[in-house]
Amino acid sequence: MVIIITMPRKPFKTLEARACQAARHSKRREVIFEVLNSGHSHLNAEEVHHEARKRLPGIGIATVYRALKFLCGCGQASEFIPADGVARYEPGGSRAHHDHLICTSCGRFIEAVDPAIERLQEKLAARHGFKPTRHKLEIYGICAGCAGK
Amino acid sequence: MVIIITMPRKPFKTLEARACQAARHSKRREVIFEVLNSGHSHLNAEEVHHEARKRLPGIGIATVYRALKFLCGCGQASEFIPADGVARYEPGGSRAHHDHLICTSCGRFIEAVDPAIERLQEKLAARHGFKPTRHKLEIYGICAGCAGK
DNA sequence: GGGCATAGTGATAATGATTACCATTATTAG
DNA sequence: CTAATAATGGTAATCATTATCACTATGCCC
Repeated sequence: MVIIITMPRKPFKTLEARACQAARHSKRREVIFEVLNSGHSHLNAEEVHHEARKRLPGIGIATVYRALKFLCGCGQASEFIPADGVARYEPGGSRAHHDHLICTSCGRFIEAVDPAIERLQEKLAARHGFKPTRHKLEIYGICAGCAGK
Repeated sequence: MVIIITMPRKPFKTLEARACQAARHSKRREVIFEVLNSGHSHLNAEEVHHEARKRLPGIGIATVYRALKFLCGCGQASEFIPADGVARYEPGGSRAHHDHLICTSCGRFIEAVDPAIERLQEKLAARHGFKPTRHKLEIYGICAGCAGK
């Protein structure tokens, strides 16, 4: 639950720290961070903007995009792009990796991880002489709630 | 190697046949089909347009988009959207499903399938009461060729 | 072979998400 | 407090894709 919205004033040691090069504290960035961490996850930029305006009415959409990008660079948020091509954001960095089950009926996102799948993916990559850095698994279908109807 | 570019004149029995409702033969659609099946795969719409123009100089980008959509509806092509959000196309329908290893250095796409992963994905979905219809697995990293350099 | 209904096409305007630009505002080291 | 400059808001620009519309091509009918 650490918020990094202020700059490390000294030279950066790691790429990640460099990506996080914020020079000044900013109320808007803080609010956008709070929105991402306020429960309803998987918001797109427009939805984040809508929520953020409840707290800071004047905040602009450009600032939302900038802040989201910045937070992703910091490892404080992560972005993923489902089949409709519109980016969605969730709190936490790639360390909190998980896959998505996406209901094509109600649009709900279910998060899931299967260590066995992760391991097999590593092996699959290795068989092709491929060094994986990240991956994306999305399963589209009908969730339990929608199937019951 | 069957080309469906002419309409089934009678009422359609299946959803798939309906999606394939082409009323007339069209040279452009045929050419676009040929481009998709001509070796270099994973082209985006613009690249397909570029190739198609070599064979039919006057062909427009709108027609390319229309034909690609149509071929996908027929099961003669399939679309997937990598992390940059720009759709790419390959011949064949979802029956020829496979996953992608995408090199972030040279942009190459390697196709792969691992039945074990597929099975585990089914189980993962089932554990969440989820009825999967399709899925997408993309592994980003460095391919063997680029790692060697 | 010619006519006709209409599917297909090309040019381009429209769209929607995202980014770039720029004048203004806010932050903070000194 | 002040200067230097990062952050912001509004909006124009961008880019892939879709919609529109006038025109062309296809193929069933005679």
